[in-house]
Amino acid sequence: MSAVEQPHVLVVEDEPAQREVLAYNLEAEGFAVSRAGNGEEALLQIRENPPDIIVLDWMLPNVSGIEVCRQIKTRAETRDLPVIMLSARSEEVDRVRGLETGADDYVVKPYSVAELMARIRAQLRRTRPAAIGGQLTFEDIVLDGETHRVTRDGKPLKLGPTEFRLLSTFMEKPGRVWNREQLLDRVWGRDIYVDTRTVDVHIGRLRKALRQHGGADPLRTVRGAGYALG
Amino acid sequence: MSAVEQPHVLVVEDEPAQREVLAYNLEAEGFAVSRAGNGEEALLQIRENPPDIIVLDWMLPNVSGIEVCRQIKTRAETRDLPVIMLSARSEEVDRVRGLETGADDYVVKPYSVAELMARIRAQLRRTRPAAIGGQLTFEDIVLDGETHRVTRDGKPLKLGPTEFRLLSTFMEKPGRVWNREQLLDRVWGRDIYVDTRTVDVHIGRLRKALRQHGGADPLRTVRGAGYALG
DNA sequence: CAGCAATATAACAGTTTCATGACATGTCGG
DNA sequence: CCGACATGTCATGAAACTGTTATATTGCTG
Repeated sequence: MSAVEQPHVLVVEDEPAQREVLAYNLEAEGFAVSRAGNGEEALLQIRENPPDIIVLDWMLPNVSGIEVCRQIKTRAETRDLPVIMLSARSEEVDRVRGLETGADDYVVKPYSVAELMARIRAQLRRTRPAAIGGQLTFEDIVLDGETHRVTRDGKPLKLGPTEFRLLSTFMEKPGRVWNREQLLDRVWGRDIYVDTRTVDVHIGRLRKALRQHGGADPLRTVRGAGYALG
Repeated sequence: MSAVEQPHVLVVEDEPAQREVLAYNLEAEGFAVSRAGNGEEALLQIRENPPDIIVLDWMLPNVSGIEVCRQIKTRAETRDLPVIMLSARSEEVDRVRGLETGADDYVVKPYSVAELMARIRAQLRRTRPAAIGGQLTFEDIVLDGETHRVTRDGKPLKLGPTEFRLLSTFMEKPGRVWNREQLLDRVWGRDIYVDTRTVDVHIGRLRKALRQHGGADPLRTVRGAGYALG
Protein backbone atom coordinates (compact mmCIF):
# COMPACT_ATOMS: atom_id res chain seq x y z
CA MET A 1 0.00 0.00 0.00
CA SER A 2 1.42 3.31 -1.06
CA ALA A 3 -0.17 5.45 1.62
CA VAL A 4 1.95 8.35 2.75
CA GLU A 5 -0.02 8.27 5.94
CA GLN A 6 -2.63 5.69 6.79
CA PRO A 7 -6.14 6.90 6.06
CA HIS A 8 -8.25 6.81 9.16
CA VAL A 9 -11.60 5.00 9.02
CA LEU A 10 -14.27 5.08 11.69
CA VAL A 11 -16.45 1.98 11.73
CA VAL A 12 -19.84 2.42 13.37
CA GLU A 13 -21.60 -0.89 13.81
CA ASP A 14 -23.38 -2.23 16.87
CA GLU A 15 -22.90 -5.92 16.13
CA PRO A 16 -19.45 -6.71 17.55
CA ALA A 17 -18.73 -9.61 15.25
CA GLN A 18 -19.47 -7.68 12.09
CA ARG A 19 -17.66 -4.64 13.41
CA GLU A 20 -14.53 -6.63 14.06
CA VAL A 21 -14.56 -8.44 10.78
CA LEU A 22 -14.85 -5.15 8.99
CA ALA A 23 -12.21 -3.50 11.14
CA TYR A 24 -9.88 -6.38 10.62
CA ASN A 25 -10.27 -6.26 6.87
CA LEU A 26 -9.69 -2.55 6.82
CA GLU A 27 -6.60 -2.89 8.95
CA ALA A 28 -5.36 -5.60 6.66
CA GLU A 29 -5.74 -3.12 3.80
CA GLY A 30 -3.58 -0.63 5.60
CA PHE A 31 -6.19 1.65 7.10
CA ALA A 32 -6.09 2.97 10.64
CA VAL A 33 -9.38 1.98 12.21
CA SER A 34 -11.44 3.35 15.09
CA ARG A 35 -14.58 1.66 16.25
CA ALA A 36 -17.87 2.84 17.65
CA GLY A 37 -20.71 0.61 18.80
CA ASN A 38 -23.46 3.21 18.76
CA GLY A 39 -24.40 6.65 17.53
CA GLU A 40 -23.38 8.68 20.58
CA GLU A 41 -19.98 7.10 20.64
CA ALA A 42 -19.61 7.78 16.95
CA LEU A 43 -20.46 11.46 17.27
CA LEU A 44 -18.12 11.78 20.22
CA GLN A 45 -15.25 10.21 18.34
CA ILE A 46 -15.88 12.36 15.31
CA ARG A 47 -15.50 15.42 17.52
CA GLU A 48 -12.50 14.16 19.46
CA ASN A 49 -10.56 12.44 16.75
CA PRO A 50 -12.04 13.08 13.32
CA PRO A 51 -11.47 10.28 10.84
CA ASP A 52 -11.02 10.61 7.11
CA ILE A 53 -14.10 8.58 6.35
CA ILE A 54 -16.96 6.90 8.18
CA VAL A 55 -18.54 3.54 7.52
CA LEU A 56 -21.90 3.69 9.19
CA ASP A 57 -24.41 0.97 9.83
CA TRP A 58 -27.95 2.03 9.14
CA MET A 59 -29.40 0.16 12.12
CA LEU A 60 -28.06 1.35 15.42
CA PRO A 61 -29.53 1.40 18.93
CA ASN A 62 -30.82 4.78 20.17
CA VAL A 63 -29.42 7.28 17.71
CA SER A 64 -29.88 5.64 14.34
CA GLY A 65 -27.34 5.69 11.59
CA ILE A 66 -29.54 8.03 9.63
CA GLU A 67 -29.59 10.46 12.48
CA VAL A 68 -25.83 10.27 12.90
CA CYS A 69 -25.41 10.94 9.23
CA ARG A 70 -27.82 13.84 9.33
CA GLN A 71 -25.92 15.44 12.19
CA ILE A 72 -22.61 14.99 10.42
CA LYS A 73 -23.92 16.58 7.29
CA THR A 74 -25.58 19.43 9.19
CA ARG A 75 -22.46 20.66 10.92
CA ALA A 76 -20.24 22.78 8.79
CA GLU A 77 -17.03 21.36 10.20
CA THR A 78 -17.93 17.76 9.40
CA ARG A 79 -19.90 18.26 6.24
CA ASP A 80 -17.03 17.18 4.03
CA LEU A 81 -16.47 13.96 5.90
CA PRO A 82 -17.41 11.13 3.54
CA VAL A 83 -20.02 8.74 4.90
CA ILE A 84 -20.69 5.29 3.54
CA MET A 85 -23.89 3.77 4.79
CA LEU A 86 -24.35 0.05 5.31
CA SER A 87 -27.83 -1.28 4.96
CA ALA A 88 -29.16 -4.75 5.57
CA ARG A 89 -31.66 -5.07 2.76
CA SER A 90 -31.99 -3.70 -0.69
CA GLU A 91 -35.52 -2.44 -0.09
CA GLU A 92 -34.22 -0.27 2.66
CA VAL A 93 -31.78 1.37 0.35
CA ASP A 94 -34.64 3.04 -1.38
CA ARG A 95 -35.95 4.37 1.91
CA VAL A 96 -32.54 5.64 2.83
CA ARG A 97 -32.21 7.27 -0.53
CA GLY A 98 -35.61 8.79 -0.08
CA LEU A 99 -34.58 10.27 3.24
CA GLU A 100 -31.73 12.07 1.61
CA THR A 101 -29.51 11.86 4.62
CA GLY A 102 -26.62 13.10 2.61
CA ALA A 103 -24.60 9.93 2.76
CA ASP A 104 -21.96 9.83 0.09
CA ASP A 105 -22.45 6.22 -0.80
CA TYR A 106 -24.48 3.18 0.15
CA VAL A 107 -23.49 -0.44 0.39
CA VAL A 108 -26.05 -3.18 0.77
CA LYS A 109 -25.41 -6.16 2.99
CA PRO A 110 -24.29 -8.73 2.25
CA TYR A 111 -21.52 -6.84 0.57
CA SER A 112 -18.26 -8.07 -0.82
CA VAL A 113 -15.26 -6.83 1.03
CA ALA A 114 -13.66 -5.91 -2.27
CA GLU A 115 -16.60 -3.77 -3.21
CA LEU A 116 -16.70 -1.91 0.08
CA MET A 117 -12.98 -1.39 -0.12
CA ALA A 118 -13.33 0.00 -3.60
CA ARG A 119 -16.01 2.43 -2.48
CA ILE A 120 -14.02 3.58 0.49
CA ARG A 121 -11.11 4.23 -1.81
CA ALA A 122 -13.35 6.05 -4.24
CA GLN A 123 -14.51 8.40 -1.49
CA LEU A 124 -11.03 8.95 -0.16
CA ARG A 125 -9.79 9.65 -3.64
CA ARG A 126 -12.15 12.56 -3.64
CA THR A 127 -11.05 13.94 -0.30
CA ARG A 128 -7.53 12.59 0.18
CA PRO A 129 -6.23 11.74 -3.24
CA ALA A 130 -2.67 11.36 -2.09
CA ALA A 131 -3.56 8.61 0.34
CA ILE A 132 -4.83 6.24 -2.30
CA GLY A 133 -3.19 4.76 -5.31
CA GLY A 134 -5.87 4.78 -7.94
CA GLN A 135 -4.22 2.29 -10.22
CA LEU A 136 -2.98 -1.21 -9.85
CA THR A 137 -0.37 -2.56 -12.19
CA PHE A 138 0.85 -6.02 -12.90
CA GLU A 139 3.22 -6.55 -15.79
CA ASP A 140 1.44 -5.01 -18.78
CA ILE A 141 -1.96 -4.99 -17.10
CA VAL A 142 -3.25 -1.75 -15.61
CA LEU A 143 -6.43 -1.60 -13.59
CA ASP A 144 -7.95 1.74 -12.73
CA GLY A 145 -10.26 1.53 -9.76
CA GLU A 146 -11.76 4.91 -10.38
CA THR A 147 -12.77 4.59 -13.98
CA HIS A 148 -13.27 0.82 -13.75
CA ARG A 149 -11.11 0.41 -16.80
CA VAL A 150 -8.53 -2.22 -17.48
CA THR A 151 -5.90 -2.10 -20.16
CA ARG A 152 -3.34 -4.59 -21.29
CA ASP A 153 -0.35 -3.43 -23.23
CA GLY A 154 -2.15 -0.12 -23.59
CA LYS A 155 -5.20 -1.66 -25.22
CA PRO A 156 -8.49 -1.50 -23.34
CA LEU A 157 -9.99 -4.77 -22.17
CA LYS A 158 -13.65 -5.47 -21.96
CA LEU A 159 -14.69 -7.35 -18.85
CA GLY A 160 -17.83 -7.75 -16.80
CA PRO A 161 -18.31 -6.56 -13.23
CA THR A 162 -17.51 -9.90 -11.65
CA GLU A 163 -14.38 -10.35 -13.72
CA PHE A 164 -13.34 -6.83 -12.78
CA ARG A 165 -13.66 -7.53 -9.07
CA LEU A 166 -11.89 -10.83 -9.49
CA LEU A 167 -9.01 -9.15 -11.24
CA SER A 168 -8.75 -6.38 -8.67
CA THR A 169 -8.59 -8.96 -5.93
CA PHE A 170 -5.78 -10.74 -7.70
CA MET A 171 -3.95 -7.53 -8.48
CA GLU A 172 -3.98 -6.38 -4.90
CA LYS A 173 -1.66 -9.21 -4.03
CA PRO A 174 0.01 -10.59 -7.10
CA GLY A 175 1.28 -14.08 -6.57
CA ARG A 176 -0.95 -14.88 -3.65
CA VAL A 177 -3.04 -18.00 -4.00
CA TRP A 178 -6.71 -17.55 -3.21
CA ASN A 179 -8.90 -20.52 -2.66
CA ARG A 180 -12.43 -20.60 -3.95
CA GLU A 181 -13.98 -19.80 -0.58
CA GLN A 182 -11.85 -16.73 -0.20
CA LEU A 183 -12.70 -15.54 -3.66
CA LEU A 184 -16.38 -16.08 -3.04
CA ASP A 185 -16.18 -14.09 0.18
CA ARG A 186 -14.24 -11.34 -1.40
CA VAL A 187 -15.64 -11.03 -4.87
CA TRP A 188 -19.19 -12.23 -4.45
CA GLY A 189 -19.71 -11.27 -0.84
CA ARG A 190 -20.13 -13.09 2.40
CA ASP A 191 -23.34 -14.99 3.11
CA ILE A 192 -24.00 -15.56 -0.55
CA TYR A 193 -24.70 -19.02 -1.70
CA VAL A 194 -23.04 -19.87 -4.95
CA ASP A 195 -21.48 -23.11 -5.98
CA THR A 196 -17.74 -22.94 -5.52
CA ARG A 197 -17.36 -24.30 -9.03
CA THR A 198 -18.82 -21.08 -10.34
CA VAL A 199 -15.49 -19.53 -9.50
CA ASP A 200 -13.91 -21.73 -12.15
CA VAL A 201 -16.24 -20.44 -14.77
CA HIS A 202 -15.50 -16.83 -13.96
CA ILE A 203 -11.81 -17.53 -13.90
CA GLY A 204 -12.25 -18.89 -17.36
CA ARG A 205 -14.09 -15.77 -18.44
CA LEU A 206 -11.44 -13.57 -16.93
CA ARG A 207 -8.76 -15.53 -18.72
CA LYS A 208 -10.52 -15.15 -21.99
CA ALA A 209 -10.93 -11.43 -21.41
CA LEU A 210 -7.27 -11.01 -20.58
CA ARG A 211 -6.27 -12.82 -23.75
CA GLN A 212 -8.63 -10.92 -26.01
CA HIS A 213 -5.81 -9.07 -27.75
CA GLY A 214 -3.37 -11.95 -27.51
CA GLY A 215 -0.77 -12.29 -24.79
CA ALA A 216 -0.11 -15.05 -22.34
CA ASP A 217 -2.48 -16.14 -19.60
CA PRO A 218 -1.22 -14.45 -16.43
CA LEU A 219 -3.42 -16.53 -14.12
CA ARG A 220 -2.05 -19.59 -12.46
CA THR A 221 -4.16 -22.54 -11.41
CA VAL A 222 -2.89 -24.16 -8.26
CA ARG A 223 -4.41 -27.58 -8.22
CA GLY A 224 -6.14 -28.40 -4.99
CA ALA A 225 -5.62 -24.88 -3.69
CA GLY A 226 -7.02 -22.16 -5.91
CA TYR A 227 -5.82 -19.47 -8.27
CA ALA A 228 -3.24 -16.72 -8.33
CA LEU A 229 -2.03 -13.93 -10.57
CA GLY A 230 1.51 -14.55 -11.70
CA MET B 1 -12.85 -34.43 0.92
CA SER B 2 -11.74 -32.09 3.67
CA ALA B 3 -9.22 -29.52 2.60
CA VAL B 4 -6.45 -29.49 5.16
CA GLU B 5 -5.51 -26.16 3.72
CA GLN B 6 -6.82 -23.84 6.40
CA PRO B 7 -5.29 -23.70 9.86
CA HIS B 8 -7.49 -25.45 12.36
CA VAL B 9 -8.45 -23.71 15.59
CA LEU B 10 -10.18 -25.33 18.54
CA VAL B 11 -12.26 -22.90 20.59
CA VAL B 12 -12.93 -24.01 24.16
CA GLU B 13 -15.47 -21.76 25.84
CA ASP B 14 -18.50 -22.72 27.88
CA GLU B 15 -20.54 -19.61 27.20
CA PRO B 16 -22.29 -20.36 23.89
CA ALA B 17 -22.69 -16.73 22.83
CA GLN B 18 -19.03 -15.92 23.30
CA ARG B 19 -18.00 -19.16 21.71
CA GLU B 20 -20.00 -18.44 18.61
CA VAL B 21 -18.83 -14.86 18.21
CA LEU B 22 -15.29 -16.07 18.41
CA ALA B 23 -15.89 -18.98 16.05
CA TYR B 24 -17.63 -16.71 13.60
CA ASN B 25 -14.75 -14.30 13.55
CA LEU B 26 -12.23 -17.04 13.13
CA GLU B 27 -14.16 -18.58 10.29
CA ALA B 28 -14.42 -15.18 8.66
CA GLU B 29 -10.65 -15.06 8.77
CA GLY B 30 -10.39 -18.34 6.98
CA PHE B 31 -9.69 -20.65 9.85
CA ALA B 32 -11.31 -24.03 10.19
CA VAL B 33 -12.98 -24.00 13.60
CA SER B 34 -13.96 -26.74 16.04
CA ARG B 35 -15.82 -25.97 19.20
CA ALA B 36 -15.82 -27.46 22.68
CA GLY B 37 -18.01 -26.37 25.58
CA ASN B 38 -16.04 -27.96 28.39
CA GLY B 39 -12.75 -29.48 29.29
CA GLU B 40 -13.55 -33.13 28.68
CA GLU B 41 -14.88 -32.38 25.24
CA ALA B 42 -11.79 -30.35 24.49
CA LEU B 43 -9.42 -33.12 25.50
CA LEU B 44 -11.41 -35.63 23.50
CA GLN B 45 -11.33 -33.49 20.39
CA ILE B 46 -7.65 -32.88 20.77
CA ARG B 47 -7.12 -36.60 20.75
CA GLU B 48 -9.51 -37.36 17.92
CA ASN B 49 -8.85 -34.44 15.64
CA PRO B 50 -5.91 -32.40 16.80
CA PRO B 51 -6.08 -28.72 15.82
CA ASP B 52 -3.18 -26.45 14.98
CA ILE B 53 -3.90 -24.15 17.90
CA ILE B 54 -6.24 -23.92 20.89
CA VAL B 55 -8.04 -20.91 22.29
CA LEU B 56 -8.93 -21.88 25.82
CA ASP B 57 -11.17 -20.15 28.30
CA TRP B 58 -9.75 -20.08 31.81
CA MET B 59 -13.05 -20.66 33.56
CA LEU B 60 -14.71 -23.90 32.59
CA PRO B 61 -17.15 -26.18 34.40
CA ASN B 62 -15.63 -29.34 35.95
CA VAL B 63 -12.21 -29.57 34.35
CA SER B 64 -10.86 -26.03 34.42
CA GLY B 65 -8.97 -24.41 31.59
CA ILE B 66 -5.83 -24.54 33.65
CA GLU B 67 -6.19 -28.25 34.05
CA VAL B 68 -6.83 -28.76 30.35
CA CYS B 69 -3.76 -26.74 29.55
CA ARG B 70 -1.68 -28.67 32.05
CA GLN B 71 -2.72 -31.95 30.50
CA ILE B 72 -1.96 -30.74 27.00
CA LYS B 73 1.47 -29.60 28.02
CA THR B 74 2.18 -32.77 29.97
CA ARG B 75 1.62 -35.15 27.11
CA ALA B 76 4.50 -35.46 24.75
CA GLU B 77 2.34 -35.71 21.66
CA THR B 78 0.47 -32.49 22.32
CA ARG B 79 3.19 -30.48 23.95
CA ASP B 80 3.89 -28.50 20.82
CA LEU B 81 0.27 -27.50 20.38
CA PRO B 82 0.06 -23.75 21.00
CA VAL B 83 -2.46 -22.72 23.67
CA ILE B 84 -3.84 -19.23 24.09
CA MET B 85 -5.63 -18.72 27.38
CA LEU B 86 -8.59 -16.38 27.76
CA SER B 87 -9.27 -14.95 31.17
CA ALA B 88 -11.69 -12.49 32.68
CA ARG B 89 -9.30 -11.48 35.40
CA SER B 90 -6.43 -9.18 34.86
CA GLU B 91 -4.31 -9.56 37.94
CA GLU B 92 -0.69 -10.20 37.33
CA VAL B 93 -0.86 -13.29 39.51
CA ASP B 94 -3.18 -14.97 37.06
CA ARG B 95 -1.04 -14.13 34.12
CA VAL B 96 1.89 -15.72 35.83
CA ARG B 97 -0.10 -18.78 36.77
CA GLY B 98 -1.46 -19.05 33.28
CA LEU B 99 1.96 -19.01 31.76
CA GLU B 100 3.20 -21.39 34.42
CA THR B 101 0.78 -24.02 33.25
CA GLY B 102 2.56 -23.76 29.95
CA ALA B 103 0.14 -21.62 27.98
CA ASP B 104 1.91 -19.97 25.09
CA ASP B 105 0.04 -16.72 25.36
CA TYR B 106 -2.56 -15.10 27.46
CA VAL B 107 -5.38 -12.71 26.52
CA VAL B 108 -7.49 -10.84 29.03
CA LYS B 109 -11.20 -10.31 28.50
CA PRO B 110 -12.57 -8.10 27.23
CA TYR B 111 -10.22 -8.49 24.32
CA SER B 112 -10.35 -7.08 20.83
CA VAL B 113 -10.88 -9.70 18.22
CA ALA B 114 -8.18 -8.10 16.12
CA GLU B 115 -5.73 -8.54 18.97
CA LEU B 116 -6.63 -12.15 19.53
CA MET B 117 -6.35 -12.75 15.81
CA ALA B 118 -2.91 -11.22 15.79
CA ARG B 119 -1.81 -13.44 18.65
CA ILE B 120 -3.16 -16.54 17.01
CA ARG B 121 -1.23 -15.69 13.91
CA ALA B 122 1.85 -15.01 15.93
CA GLN B 123 1.67 -18.48 17.46
CA LEU B 124 1.02 -20.15 14.15
CA ARG B 125 3.85 -18.21 12.60
CA ARG B 126 6.06 -19.88 15.15
CA THR B 127 4.76 -23.40 14.83
CA ARG B 128 3.29 -23.67 11.34
CA PRO B 129 4.57 -20.83 9.20
CA ALA B 130 3.45 -22.39 5.96
CA ALA B 131 -0.11 -22.66 7.23
CA ILE B 132 -0.50 -18.90 7.42
CA GLY B 133 1.37 -18.08 4.29
CA GLY B 134 4.87 -17.66 5.57
CA GLN B 135 8.11 -18.63 3.95
CA LEU B 136 10.19 -21.60 4.89
CA THR B 137 13.79 -22.03 3.94
CA PHE B 138 16.10 -24.97 4.07
CA GLU B 139 19.46 -24.73 2.40
CA ASP B 140 18.70 -23.71 -1.18
CA ILE B 141 15.03 -24.69 -0.97
CA VAL B 142 12.41 -22.00 -0.40
CA LEU B 143 8.75 -22.78 0.15
CA ASP B 144 6.24 -19.96 0.11
CA GLY B 145 2.89 -20.72 1.70
CA GLU B 146 1.23 -17.64 0.28
CA THR B 147 2.08 -18.14 -3.34
CA HIS B 148 2.30 -21.93 -3.05
CA ARG B 149 5.61 -21.81 -4.80
CA VAL B 150 8.69 -23.85 -4.18
CA THR B 151 12.06 -22.99 -5.60
CA ARG B 152 15.42 -24.64 -5.40
CA ASP B 153 18.47 -22.59 -6.13
CA GLY B 154 16.10 -19.96 -7.46
CA LYS B 155 14.52 -22.30 -9.99
CA PRO B 156 10.84 -23.12 -9.59
CA LEU B 157 9.92 -26.70 -8.77
CA LYS B 158 6.77 -28.38 -9.91
CA LEU B 159 5.12 -30.52 -7.28
CA GLY B 160 1.66 -31.84 -6.66
CA PRO B 161 -0.53 -31.00 -3.66
CA THR B 162 0.54 -33.97 -1.59
CA GLU B 163 4.21 -33.40 -2.23
CA PHE B 164 3.75 -29.76 -1.34
CA ARG B 165 2.19 -30.57 2.02
CA LEU B 166 4.77 -33.23 2.65
CA LEU B 167 7.57 -30.81 2.01
CA SER B 168 6.05 -28.11 4.21
CA THR B 169 5.77 -30.59 7.01
CA PHE B 170 9.43 -31.46 6.69
CA MET B 171 10.48 -27.86 6.37
CA GLU B 172 8.65 -26.83 9.50
CA LYS B 173 11.07 -28.90 11.50
CA PRO B 174 14.20 -29.62 9.52
CA GLY B 175 16.06 -32.60 10.85
CA ARG B 176 13.14 -34.07 12.67
CA VAL B 177 12.36 -37.67 11.87
CA TRP B 178 8.73 -38.38 11.11
CA ASN B 179 7.41 -41.88 11.05
CA ARG B 180 4.84 -42.93 8.51
CA GLU B 181 1.90 -42.68 10.87
CA GLN B 182 2.76 -39.13 11.76
CA LEU B 183 3.11 -38.16 8.16
CA LEU B 184 -0.21 -39.75 7.31
CA ASP B 185 -1.89 -37.82 10.12
CA ARG B 186 -0.32 -34.58 9.17
CA VAL B 187 -0.23 -34.65 5.41
CA TRP B 188 -3.18 -36.83 4.55
CA GLY B 189 -5.33 -36.04 7.56
CA ARG B 190 -6.92 -38.22 10.18
CA ASP B 191 -9.80 -40.52 9.39
CA ILE B 192 -8.28 -41.31 6.04
CA TYR B 193 -7.24 -44.83 5.41
CA VAL B 194 -4.27 -45.27 3.16
CA ASP B 195 -1.61 -47.89 3.27
CA THR B 196 1.48 -46.69 5.11
CA ARG B 197 3.53 -47.82 2.14
CA THR B 198 1.92 -45.06 0.14
CA VAL B 199 4.08 -42.68 2.10
CA ASP B 200 7.14 -44.26 0.54
CA VAL B 201 5.79 -43.65 -2.90
CA HIS B 202 5.14 -39.99 -2.23
CA ILE B 203 8.51 -39.57 -0.64
CA GLY B 204 9.89 -40.94 -3.86
CA ARG B 205 7.86 -38.49 -5.87
CA LEU B 206 8.97 -35.62 -3.68
CA ARG B 207 12.58 -36.68 -4.08
CA LYS B 208 12.23 -36.77 -7.81
CA ALA B 209 10.64 -33.34 -7.81
CA LEU B 210 13.41 -31.90 -5.65
CA ARG B 211 16.01 -33.27 -8.00
CA GLN B 212 14.30 -32.08 -11.15
CA HIS B 213 16.97 -29.48 -11.87
CA GLY B 214 19.80 -31.54 -10.44
CA GLY B 215 21.09 -31.19 -6.90
CA ALA B 216 21.45 -33.66 -4.11
CA ASP B 217 18.59 -35.43 -2.38
CA PRO B 218 17.97 -33.51 0.84
CA LEU B 219 15.69 -36.18 2.31
CA ARG B 220 17.07 -38.75 4.66
CA THR B 221 15.63 -42.21 5.09
CA VAL B 222 15.90 -43.45 8.62
CA ARG B 223 15.61 -47.16 8.33
CA GLY B 224 13.01 -48.55 10.68
CA ALA B 225 11.91 -45.09 11.77
CA GLY B 226 10.82 -42.83 8.93
CA TYR B 227 12.06 -39.82 7.03
CA ALA B 228 13.59 -36.45 7.72
CA LEU B 229 14.79 -33.39 5.88
CA GLY B 230 18.50 -32.88 6.27
C1' DC C 1 28.63 -63.22 1.67
C1' DA C 2 23.90 -65.16 2.03
C1' DG C 3 19.51 -64.20 3.63
C1' DC C 4 16.16 -61.17 5.15
C1' DA C 5 13.57 -57.17 5.91
C1' DA C 6 12.95 -52.56 4.66
C1' DT C 7 12.85 -49.30 1.20
C1' DA C 8 12.91 -47.54 -3.76
C1' DT C 9 10.93 -47.36 -8.13
C1' DA C 10 8.02 -48.12 -12.13
C1' DA C 11 3.73 -48.99 -14.06
C1' DC C 12 -1.17 -48.77 -14.01
C1' DA C 13 -5.84 -47.94 -13.26
C1' DG C 14 -9.15 -45.33 -10.70
C1' DT C 15 -10.36 -40.98 -9.11
C1' DT C 16 -10.37 -36.10 -8.62
C1' DT C 17 -9.90 -31.66 -10.33
C1' DC C 18 -10.17 -28.45 -13.78
C1' DA C 19 -11.39 -26.03 -18.47
C1' DT C 20 -14.81 -25.09 -21.54
C1' DG C 21 -19.03 -24.60 -24.16
C1' DA C 22 -23.97 -24.50 -23.78
C1' DC C 23 -28.04 -22.92 -21.72
C1' DA C 24 -31.69 -20.92 -18.76
C1' DT C 25 -32.50 -17.19 -16.03
C1' DG C 26 -32.23 -12.55 -14.58
C1' DT C 27 -31.28 -7.51 -15.19
C1' DC C 28 -31.19 -3.15 -17.20
C1' DG C 29 -31.87 0.45 -20.46
C1' DG C 30 -34.25 1.75 -24.12
C1' DC D 1 -41.65 -5.59 -24.38
C1' DC D 2 -37.35 -6.34 -26.49
C1' DG D 3 -32.52 -7.17 -26.88
C1' DA D 4 -27.93 -7.05 -25.07
C1' DC D 5 -25.44 -8.32 -21.38
C1' DA D 6 -24.31 -10.72 -17.19
C1' DT D 7 -24.59 -14.63 -14.29
C1' DG D 8 -24.95 -19.34 -12.18
C1' DT D 9 -25.31 -24.16 -13.17
C1' DC D 10 -24.55 -28.21 -15.64
C1' DA D 11 -22.42 -31.68 -18.84
C1' DT D 12 -18.45 -33.26 -20.95
C1' DG D 13 -13.81 -34.27 -21.87
C1' DA D 14 -9.00 -33.69 -20.76
C1' DA D 15 -5.35 -33.57 -17.60
C1' DA D 16 -3.33 -34.15 -13.27
C1' DC D 17 -3.01 -36.62 -9.23
C1' DT D 18 -3.28 -40.69 -6.21
C1' DG D 19 -3.04 -45.28 -4.15
C1' DT D 20 -1.80 -49.87 -5.00
C1' DT D 21 0.73 -53.54 -6.59
C1' DA D 22 4.67 -55.79 -8.40
C1' DT D 23 9.46 -55.85 -8.84
C1' DA D 24 14.11 -54.12 -8.01
C1' DT D 25 17.41 -52.40 -4.82
C1' DT D 26 19.49 -51.44 -0.54
C1' DG D 27 21.26 -52.11 3.98
C1' DC D 28 21.69 -54.83 7.89
C1' DT D 29 22.65 -59.20 10.57
C1' DG D 30 25.04 -62.86 11.42
